[in-house]
Amino acid sequence: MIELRHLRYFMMVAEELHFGRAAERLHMAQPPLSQQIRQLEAELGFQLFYRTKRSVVLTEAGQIFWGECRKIFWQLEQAVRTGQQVSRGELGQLAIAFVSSAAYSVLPQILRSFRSTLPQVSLELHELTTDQQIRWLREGRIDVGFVRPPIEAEEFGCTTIFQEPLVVALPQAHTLALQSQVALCTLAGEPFILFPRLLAPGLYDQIISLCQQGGFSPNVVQEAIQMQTIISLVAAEMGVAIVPISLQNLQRTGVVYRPLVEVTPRAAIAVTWRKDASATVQRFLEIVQQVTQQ
Amino acid sequence: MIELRHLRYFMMVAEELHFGRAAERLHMAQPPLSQQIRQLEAELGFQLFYRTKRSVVLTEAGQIFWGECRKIFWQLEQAVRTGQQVSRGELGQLAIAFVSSAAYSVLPQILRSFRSTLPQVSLELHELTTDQQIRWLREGRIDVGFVRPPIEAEEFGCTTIFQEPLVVALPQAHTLALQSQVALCTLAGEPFILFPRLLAPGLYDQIISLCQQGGFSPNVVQEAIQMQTIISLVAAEMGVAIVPISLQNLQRTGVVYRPLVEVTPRAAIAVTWRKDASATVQRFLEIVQQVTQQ
DNA sequence: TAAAAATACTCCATAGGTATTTTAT
DNA sequence: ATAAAATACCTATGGAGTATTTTTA
Repeated sequence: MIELRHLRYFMMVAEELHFGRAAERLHMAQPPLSQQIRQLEAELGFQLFYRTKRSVVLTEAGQIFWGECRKIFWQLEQAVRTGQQVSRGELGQLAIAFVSSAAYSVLPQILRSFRSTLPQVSLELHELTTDQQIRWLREGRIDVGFVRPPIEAEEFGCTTIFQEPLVVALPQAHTLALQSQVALCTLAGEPFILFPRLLAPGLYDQIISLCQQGGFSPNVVQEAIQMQTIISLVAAEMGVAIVPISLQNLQRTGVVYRPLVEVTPRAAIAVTWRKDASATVQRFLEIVQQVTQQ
Repeated sequence: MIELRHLRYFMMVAEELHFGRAAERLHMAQPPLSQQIRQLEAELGFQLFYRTKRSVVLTEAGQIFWGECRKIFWQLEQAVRTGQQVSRGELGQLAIAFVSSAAYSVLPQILRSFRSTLPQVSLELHELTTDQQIRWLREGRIDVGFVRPPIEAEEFGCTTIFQEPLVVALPQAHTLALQSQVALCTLAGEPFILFPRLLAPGLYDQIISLCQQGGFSPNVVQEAIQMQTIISLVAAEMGVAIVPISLQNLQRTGVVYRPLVEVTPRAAIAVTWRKDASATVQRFLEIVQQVTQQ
């Protein structure tokens, strides 16, 4: 059975064209080297060297075999190298999902940082709602998700990475837009645009209780799934909305953002991941940690 | 040190995902297999399998490494296969030289036969005179030569493979062209076209002694190195020439070939080769033998 | 409790060492 | 005469076997 040992010895003899010197460089005696080469030749079924007692020359077949052996050792190095890279999470792919609002806050910076430290990991991005993300994580379709907590599923790891105040999004023409701050109670009669509770129960409940704190229940005239849509509906003067402040990054003409006079609860974003996470996921989480700690 | 044994074992375990069954298929006991895999993992610096007592699964790095290993074994097979082909002379290159007249007799058939039996040998062809061929053989620039014997060099193998009668090449308009056979003595006064003696002393001397047998010394008016040139000069009515009969295959308008009344010596062609000939040369010589024996 | 991998040890095949011979220059 | 590979024989490492333990589903 051919072993790499045989090929290593052959390469050395082919390089030195002298069994004695080759043996020396291999830190072994000459007779076992001769023996191993003979064994290799027997296994191959052809001569590698023309041996006259005074000189050793590669046969034509030996020359060709030498070239092929170089390729083998190169392949082996490649195999070890890529294996190690994958094991360290430096090479591979990562499927990430995020709620639409995350795209306007922490996500860009995280992705930038990840791409620059682990450029050999290919990313796959999906904009999904929190509950969709939980399903996709369970099905193994994504590795990490950026969600609106809380997450009820115990099977996944989860950490809050970002919190931000809520603001009011108003049509530019709205009378309240003239004020630099808006008091909650002044929104009492306004038509509200909101997302279905199912999409982000935590944030939904925060907004509802905030309104209650202002002494009213919001008059929801329209539901929309994506944040962009909510802002567009505000621009179209369908109503007002209470949204996380990072939505200001989505600059939409016809919409202005105004802080509330009252102290608001803070809308959170969290990372979730499968607990049997790959090394790549670990590395990603480290970078998330690092970016969000600044 | 990683050996192919480790990779073979790894491949089998990766295929079976079960140390017991893998060991069975490898005709060995389970503990040494586990040991070798652990040893491989230690050498590589990363885990290949997630092992829970009840199930064995490849890690991501293991999956990548598996693919790389397949390439390595494919490369190894390739190395052995091509090495064997070269050793049998089925793969490689061959530089062949020939005197111009050989191109009109045996050579085409030999090359056709060789190309069809050993299609993986690439050929390099050179039209050279006999003495040039000897020099090129000595310098290692060609492997085989088709020459006009005799060859004085003892260092090369040489066999006559083909013999043919001589004929007279005449301008079509020549009065002798009216006869179906030409008697030697009728050529006595004719201007002769011949090659320099150095190019093929054997054939040269045969032609000269043939003329002497006819009772005259040829009146050489023009020398030419290549057979095509000699025939062209005959066509141009510069003179007549005595040439091997295979030159008839070079159909040239304005030239006719006529047999001699007298029995002529036979012009020979021989193969020569370096005695330290490669397997490819051996295979070539076998085919030459085979073709010329029919 | 049963199935499967890991551990502990034992053994022997063979890789490698030493001494010597052969052979070509 | 000498350098270098082959041969003969010996040694000992480590790969493989057997018995047992550990672990988890």
